[in-house]
Amino acid sequence: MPGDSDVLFRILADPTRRLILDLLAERGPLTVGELAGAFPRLVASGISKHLMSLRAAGLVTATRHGRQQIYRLEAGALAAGLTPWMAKYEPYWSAALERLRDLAQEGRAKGEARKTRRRG
Amino acid sequence: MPGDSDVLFRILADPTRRLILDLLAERGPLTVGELAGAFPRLVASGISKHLMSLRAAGLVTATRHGRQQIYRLEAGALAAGLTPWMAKYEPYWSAALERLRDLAQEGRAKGEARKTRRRG
DNA sequence: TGAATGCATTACCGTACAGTAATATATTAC
DNA sequence: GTAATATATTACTGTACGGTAATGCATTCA
Repeated sequence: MPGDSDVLFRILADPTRRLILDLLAERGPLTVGELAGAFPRLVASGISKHLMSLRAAGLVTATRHGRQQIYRLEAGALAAGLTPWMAKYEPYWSAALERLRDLAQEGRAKGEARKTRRRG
Repeated sequence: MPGDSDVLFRILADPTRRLILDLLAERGPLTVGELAGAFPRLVASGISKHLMSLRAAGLVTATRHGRQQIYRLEAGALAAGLTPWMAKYEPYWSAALERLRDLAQEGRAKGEARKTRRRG
């Protein structure tokens, strides 16, 4: 298994794809059009292609609603894919993991204030 | 800040570089030659190039010892770079983080058995 | 001193891949 | 029915980047 998380890291390497995941994380499920709207400098079909690869990797799932497709973050898959890799370094950064909890607290507070989740 | 962790993820995208980090994590500091030895199918200068970019990203540091250069993992930088990104998803996977602790326990136990750390 | 070792640097090449444009397919509106 | 919308798919292109080979530069050994 010399390269188990290869796919995941290749996917995460692209800034556009990471931003797509971010958007789905903070705004909740979105349509392709809504996502494409967040990338004015990119053509819609490009976003669609990214969504395809994200879907293939299991990081997002889609459900049809009429003629639009609603994409939803699968954070579980993200975590599950990253965890084994992270585990190899955990001995070194257990301190940082605690910092993560704090950061997450902040982030959650901030997000709670806006309350922008849609289509919960 | 639309792409703060860009560099880090680009670095981590390459399997060879990830394996270099793995080796430094589990074996401790290593020379270029020792690292290159772990990649029989690659030419030494290629490894050197990877080490340069890892160094530029702050993920490893090097100290001269005679005519060889000893590379050491900077796990702090790795954690520090990854944490802000992870924090955005923490709300979704706090469960997985606990699994991480368990995995780390196993991993530590296994590593402890071999006790292969060098140049501590 | 010269030869050899260890690593870095440069130039070059091949390819994977992000982005675009054009076309296709399905769904809603008219 | 036709037109328009929303997404997917395909073919194409440019380029960034991993890999190699060759060269350079210290450092150690003879």
